[in-house]
Amino acid sequence: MTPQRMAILQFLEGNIDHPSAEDIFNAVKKQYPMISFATVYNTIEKLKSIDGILELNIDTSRRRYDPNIKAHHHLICNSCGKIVDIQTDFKLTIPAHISRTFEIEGNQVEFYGTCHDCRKKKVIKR
Amino acid sequence: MTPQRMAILQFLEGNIDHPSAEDIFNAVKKQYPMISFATVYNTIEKLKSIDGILELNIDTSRRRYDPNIKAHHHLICNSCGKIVDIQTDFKLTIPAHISRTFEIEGNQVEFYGTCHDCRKKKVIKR
DNA sequence: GTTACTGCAAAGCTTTTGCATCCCT
DNA sequence: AGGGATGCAAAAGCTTTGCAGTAAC
Repeated sequence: MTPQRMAILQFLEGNIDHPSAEDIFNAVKKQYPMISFATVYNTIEKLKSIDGILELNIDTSRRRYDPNIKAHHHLICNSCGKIVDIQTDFKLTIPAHISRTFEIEGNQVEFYGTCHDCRKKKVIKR
Repeated sequence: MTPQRMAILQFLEGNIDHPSAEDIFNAVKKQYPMISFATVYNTIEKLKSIDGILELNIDTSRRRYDPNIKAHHHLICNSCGKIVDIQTDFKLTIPAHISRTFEIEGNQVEFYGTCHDCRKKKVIKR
């Protein structure tokens, strides 16, 4: 456990912004200006391997990370891209002919829509 | 409508493999060896803008495309990465305090598990 | 001639890797 | 000394962009 790792962990702890590697890098850089991406990616890799964070599939342009490792879902705003956690547990059943051949271990749901701020602003959907 | 675009459309038509840009490139290359990525990405962009294909958020390492634009969901094998469509329509309701502020327009579900082939092979989960 | 599309190449962005250095036992 | 982590820089992979040439109208 090094100071850089501590700083990364502190930034991630309780973070609900689904940060990217660059977000982590920039945040830790304030405290440790010499931090390198190698360290960030090394630490991410370590955390993933011990199930300390999840790598999210919700942004095609970059990988995002989530310290909330409990199964949960996301609301994604089509206008501003904001991503909000939703902890509801959905009991989803799939057709029997599929579950016979594909053993389901879990599910993840993304809801797409428009967040409160963007509805007020009437931002045009990109 | 150019020959290259025709070839891309033909490759995508009915394709259930969720190909990446490179997959498209390689497929069309057999018929048009001079095809360039610019053309592939241009065509993808056009198709997206007219809702001819969907860009999928199911692979962190590359963008994948799906000519099936009807709302549908995916089964993803944790062992081999195979992605299978599932057309079931899930009626998901979220807590009222959230739906009051976030206007839901749609949802997409990913199921994670182990496919038939991998269960037979007893492949270790990566 | 104008417009749109192609192919090539370069650039951009994100992620990975090689390596020298440093710190801690 | 040896193992592990760091920082730097280069490389790699995917995507975007600039530009000149070409085809269609």
